[in-house]
Amino acid sequence: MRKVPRQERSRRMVERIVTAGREVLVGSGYDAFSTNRVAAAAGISPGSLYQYFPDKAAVLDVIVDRYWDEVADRVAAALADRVGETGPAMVRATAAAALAALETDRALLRVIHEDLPPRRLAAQRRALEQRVRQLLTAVLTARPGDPGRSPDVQAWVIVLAIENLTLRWVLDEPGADRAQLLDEIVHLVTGYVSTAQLGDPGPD
Amino acid sequence: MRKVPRQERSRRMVERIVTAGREVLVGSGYDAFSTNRVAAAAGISPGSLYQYFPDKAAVLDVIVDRYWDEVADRVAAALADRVGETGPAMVRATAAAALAALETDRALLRVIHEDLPPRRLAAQRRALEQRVRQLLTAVLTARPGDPGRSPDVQAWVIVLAIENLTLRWVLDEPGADRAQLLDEIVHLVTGYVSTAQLGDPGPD
DNA sequence: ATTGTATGCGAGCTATCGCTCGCGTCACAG
DNA sequence: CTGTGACGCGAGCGATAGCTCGCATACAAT
Repeated sequence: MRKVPRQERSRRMVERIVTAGREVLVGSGYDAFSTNRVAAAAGISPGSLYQYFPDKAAVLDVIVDRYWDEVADRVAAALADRVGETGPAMVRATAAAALAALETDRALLRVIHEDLPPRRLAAQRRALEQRVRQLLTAVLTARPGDPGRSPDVQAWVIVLAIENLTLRWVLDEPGADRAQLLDEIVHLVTGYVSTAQLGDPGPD
Repeated sequence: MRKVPRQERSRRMVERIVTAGREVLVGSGYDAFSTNRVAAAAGISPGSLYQYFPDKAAVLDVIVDRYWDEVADRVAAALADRVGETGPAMVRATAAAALAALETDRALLRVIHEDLPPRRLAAQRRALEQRVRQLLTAVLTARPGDPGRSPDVQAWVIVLAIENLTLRWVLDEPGADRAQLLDEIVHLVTGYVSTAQLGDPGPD
């Protein structure tokens, strides 16, 4: 922020800019996200925009950060609430929370994940992954597991799998309903952490 | 292509443009990927570039398409070669092929996946996913499985999981070596397809 | 050799876009 | 009421980048 909005009027304007920016982004894509366009959509002048935002990227940052912070908080909270319950319950609740969080603004999620250069979200994605991974590593370490396998790596695998499955499901609306997806995710994770030594293909 | 290069000289130039484009992309990032810059790097003039490419995007398309087509072919070939072997062997071989393919040009992969808007690769990713998914669905359908679960959905889950795990591993060099990763992927998939009804957490 | 065509050049046109700056307006303090 | 700073405006600057066009050169066919 270049200047702190002191009066109520200017604070409302900052909000209008952010809202208009989101509308332009969702309605017309990232290519249309020019400062002039956003200002026009907000019903203000380009000059006014630059009184409170140092540059175009700052506006985008606010939009993306707000969205992703909410997603991250909801997912992390859901997981933290369920630590101590059984593995499947934890997994299901967390995946369900991720789905719900990602679905709250599908259109914005789509633009962010399909139009924007991934760098924009990379840091925040990593941060969320790490938050979840740390909790999960602790849970995995506490349970008796195959001593030859690293809980850190397992947590990394599980977090990435769930993240990408939920993300793609929300964006692509594939041939599986929500309950089915959650079932499969639970299967995936429980099957994974309970498999014996390699070379045991199970009931194959 | 705006014009077909007939003489040897011009065909070499087109190659030089593509090569230079890749160098600019890898060496200086997508922001630096301007037509003038690419032309300069190729030692030709901007006008010459536009004799064979309709626009800037076309140059980028050739670069990206070539890279991804090679990746896709290698992965699909590895999988096709192993259809008929046991599940774990198939999974391991395919994942290993994916790793090897993605690693052949890590720098380009990084730019493509971190700098470029994901739309650029989306269609081709989907195409590869579908190729692999179809083969996998057939394999899953042939084996005796839980009748309540859909092979299509299972294949979708497995393909996405492997794709994203290998991709992220190549890009992030996380705390697991190659063999470990392959072991975990095999665990993940074999555990997944062999889990019984939901609510059976296995040897928990 | 000559002629038609493919090739290649590079200055520069055009359009866009991020951003600024000088000026008018409004709100609040004294 | 009045003055001072916060607020807001919008034309337009400067830079960039995609792309073109008229011309010179190299090649190939006759």
